[in-house]
Formats: sequence, structure tokens, C-alpha cells
Amino acid sequence: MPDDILSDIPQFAGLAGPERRVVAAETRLGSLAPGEALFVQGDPADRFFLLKDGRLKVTQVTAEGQSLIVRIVNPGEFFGFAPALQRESYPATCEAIVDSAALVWPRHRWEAVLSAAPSVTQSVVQAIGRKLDEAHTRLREMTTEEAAPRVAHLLLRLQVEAGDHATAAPDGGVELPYPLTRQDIADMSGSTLHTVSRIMASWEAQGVLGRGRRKVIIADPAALEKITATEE
Amino acid sequence: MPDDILSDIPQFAGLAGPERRVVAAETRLGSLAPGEALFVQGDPADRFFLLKDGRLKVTQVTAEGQSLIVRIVNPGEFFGFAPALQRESYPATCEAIVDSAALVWPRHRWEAVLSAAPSVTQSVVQAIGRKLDEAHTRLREMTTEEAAPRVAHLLLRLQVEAGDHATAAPDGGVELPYPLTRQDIADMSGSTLHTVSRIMASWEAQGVLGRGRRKVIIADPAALEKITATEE
DNA sequence: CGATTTTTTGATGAGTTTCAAATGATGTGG
DNA sequence: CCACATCATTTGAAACTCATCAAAAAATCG
Repeated sequence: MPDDILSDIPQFAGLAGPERRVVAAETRLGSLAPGEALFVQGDPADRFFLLKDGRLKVTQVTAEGQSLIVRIVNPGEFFGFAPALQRESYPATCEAIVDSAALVWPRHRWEAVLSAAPSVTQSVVQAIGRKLDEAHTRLREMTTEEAAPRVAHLLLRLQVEAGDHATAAPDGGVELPYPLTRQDIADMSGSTLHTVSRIMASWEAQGVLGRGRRKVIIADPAALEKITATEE
Repeated sequence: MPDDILSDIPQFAGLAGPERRVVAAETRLGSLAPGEALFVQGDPADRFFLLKDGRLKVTQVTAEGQSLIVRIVNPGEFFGFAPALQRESYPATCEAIVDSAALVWPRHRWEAVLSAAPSVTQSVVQAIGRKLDEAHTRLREMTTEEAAPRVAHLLLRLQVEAGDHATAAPDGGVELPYPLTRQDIADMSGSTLHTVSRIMASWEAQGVLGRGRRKVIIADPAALEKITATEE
């Protein structure tokens, strides 16, 4: 099969020749350097995507300039499917945090892709459902928990979402496979970089986290779990 | 057509006889008194629903007992579609706040209903998408805004969602067509009933809101809008 | 009219943001 | 290869918002 742009994509693994060609039609592979934006909040929603490699962050900015990181996109996930929801424009900005590569379809291929790969419908609906769940979970955390457990929850969630991509750190801990600043973590946990810095510094002192500039090393996941429950 | 359980449901208005019968198969109409729960967080997700009349509130409770109102269900909306997301159990509790009636399908009818009324797929995907949007919006508000603008945003959103059901109040304002306590509003805005009470009392004094026990009367929407933007 | 529910109001303190500044890392160009 | 600019993080102190505790007032219901 010439230029099989879909190889290595689990979602399309079971796809036979004809359907495969339908899905691949008008698809291209885009690549992004760290900091580059794939689309910006408010852009017309004329494409949808699947992340092949790398890591993206999806952010929303308020009218007052405060920003919130809505989520991190890991390889193998669909994203930017605003077209599927009949949206005119993207509700968020999507930018690479490491070198990344993504499959890009023009908006009008959405129906074609769905009917060629019906399992994709299921997969997209479930993906949205999970995102909704996660949003509700975060909503609950944000409003009922204090800063420390929120950050603990966040780090554990990021670790789970990174899945097997999370690289094992030397001392038995786990390191997130992409750089995150304290500011990023603050934007994800609804806090400020100052508060996050204080919290994480204290965890480093206790040996719960490893230290590193723009790195997150979870040395002792069990201790973090404990912090999510008990507040202190 | 005998016992046409689907009449008055916009979603199924354009449905012809045969499809209509498929959708109606095994459907029943449930009714609920205020305070009665349709399903409780953790229950097996064996049914899905469409609200015909009344008003429901969907709540989640944390391990520590704090509760959060996820949303209010208005007539004409699908809800409890956990089955569609392949969930085993409902992630929230759903209870009536006024006398309500809802269409109830057993879980296994989901696929049948979808294929008989394909537009429903679209409508459900969009509904979930909107909920996701709303969740993100609330997430942003919760984390970046202070209590007063959060409550203001909430009230305006409830007004919009209630749509034409919102009854016009005598003095030119709008009243939400269902009772809400300060505690409810606190649970929706991530605050406490004390804080909400203070905030709303001050708005009443300014003439932005009308007053009433378990009532929400928006006397001056424009003033509320202003509060959402400027904080003060 | 007494019991219950809902709302109001005051006082206090904890937790976070904000403001300010210093320290530590990283990379670059001369 | 070092000096310097930049970026990231840490830390301190003060201000402030909001949750909590406590209690009373107001509305509703039987």
C-alpha cells in the first residue's frame, strides 16, 4: 500500500483496503515544533485531527486574559473535533509542547470518515464522554478541594493519561514524558504558580516528587494518592 | 395511532410510522414527584431518558460528602445517557425538583433508537458536545473568577437554558420556572449558601434581583451581565 | 400556632492570591 | 568558554476573599 498514512494508528488498524482509502483521502500529516499552534481559539473550525506523536496542550483564555489548560493531548487521541459538534470555530487554542505530528482532515471529510469506519463514531462519542466525565471530576475538585489535593489529583491524572509513555525515572518513580512548568500546572489546577511552587517544593522535601526544571517526577505515587484524600 | 407516547417530542416529530413504532417499543413514561430520584450515583446504567415535563437536577457527591449540582435538565432534553458512553453505572444522581415526566428506554434499545432515528445520533452528540463546552466554561469560571461573577454567570446561564419556559415576572424581570434554594445555587456555583446569600442579598438591595423564598427573579439582566465582566 | 425549612447576618480564621524580589538554571553570542 | 540575558523557580510579607462557626430572623406548612 503506497504512502499508508494510517499505519500505526490503532483506531484504523482493523480497516480493510477500500475503507482505508476512504479514510486516508485528503488526509495529510502535519508536524509542529514546540510552541507552534495548530489552531487558535476563535479560528474557523475547518479541520479535525488525530495526534500521531508528541504532546499538545489545549488552552482557553478568558476575556480578562487568565488562561486555563483544558487538557493535554496524548498520542492516539482525536482532538479538535469541533466540526463534529457543528461548531463554527474552535473554542480553544491547541499548541505543541514537544515536537509533534498529527493527521489532519478537512472538515467535510467527517461524515465520510465516520461511515467508512463506524467504530470511529463509537470511539469519538466515548472520547467526548470521557472528557465530559473528566471535566465534571475536575469541576468537583476545583470547587470542593483545596489547592494541594487538586494538584495531587492533577499529577496522578496526567500520569494515568500518559499511560505507558511515562518513562520510568531512575529511582523507581515515574516521569511525565513532556515538560511542564509550574505555570502550566497552575493553569491546569486553577491556582497560581506561586502556590503550586510552594506545594511542590514541600512535596520534594518529603520525597514525594523528584525535582527538575520543567519536569514532573512522581517518586511516590502512593503518597500522592494519600494527599488527594486527606487534605493537609 | 394508539397510545402515541412520542407525541409532543420535537426530536421525534418528523418520524414516520414504522420508525416511530421502533422508537416507541419498550418505552414507558415515568413520573416523579419533587425530591424523588430517578437514579442514584452508582446505580447500574440500565436505562436512558428524555425529559418530557418538569425539571430535574443532576448532582454528584464527593467522597467527603460535598455535593455539586452538575446541571439542571429542562424539558425536551436527553439525559442519563450513560449507556451511550458504555458506562456501567450512572456517574451522578438525578432527582426531580418539580413534578416531572420522562420517557424511559431500557439500555438495550439504544442502538435500535439510534438507527430508527439517525437524527437522534446527531442530536445526542451535539448535546454531549454542548455539555462539554458548558463544563469547560464553568471550569474556567470556577477557577478564574470570584464568587460574585460566578453566581451571576450561573443565573444568566440558567435563564438561557430555561428558554421560553422562564416566566415573565410582574415587574418586567424574568423568573426561573422552578424553585432553587440558596444551597442549590451554592452547589452549582462552587460556593456556600452563606456566601451566596450575602451576594444575592446585596443584589436584591440594588434591584438587580427580585426576592422570594426558593425563587430566582432576575429583575435586571443587564446589570447581571455587567457583574459577570467587571468584578467588584 | 408551633415545627420545620430557608434565609440572613456577624465574627473569626484559614488558605490563597498578590506584590516584590532574589536565587537558580539554561542557553547564546562574543 | 565565559559573561550575560532569559527563563523558571523559590521565598517572604501583606491583603483579601471566602469558608466556617454560631445564632437569629423570616417564611412556610400542617
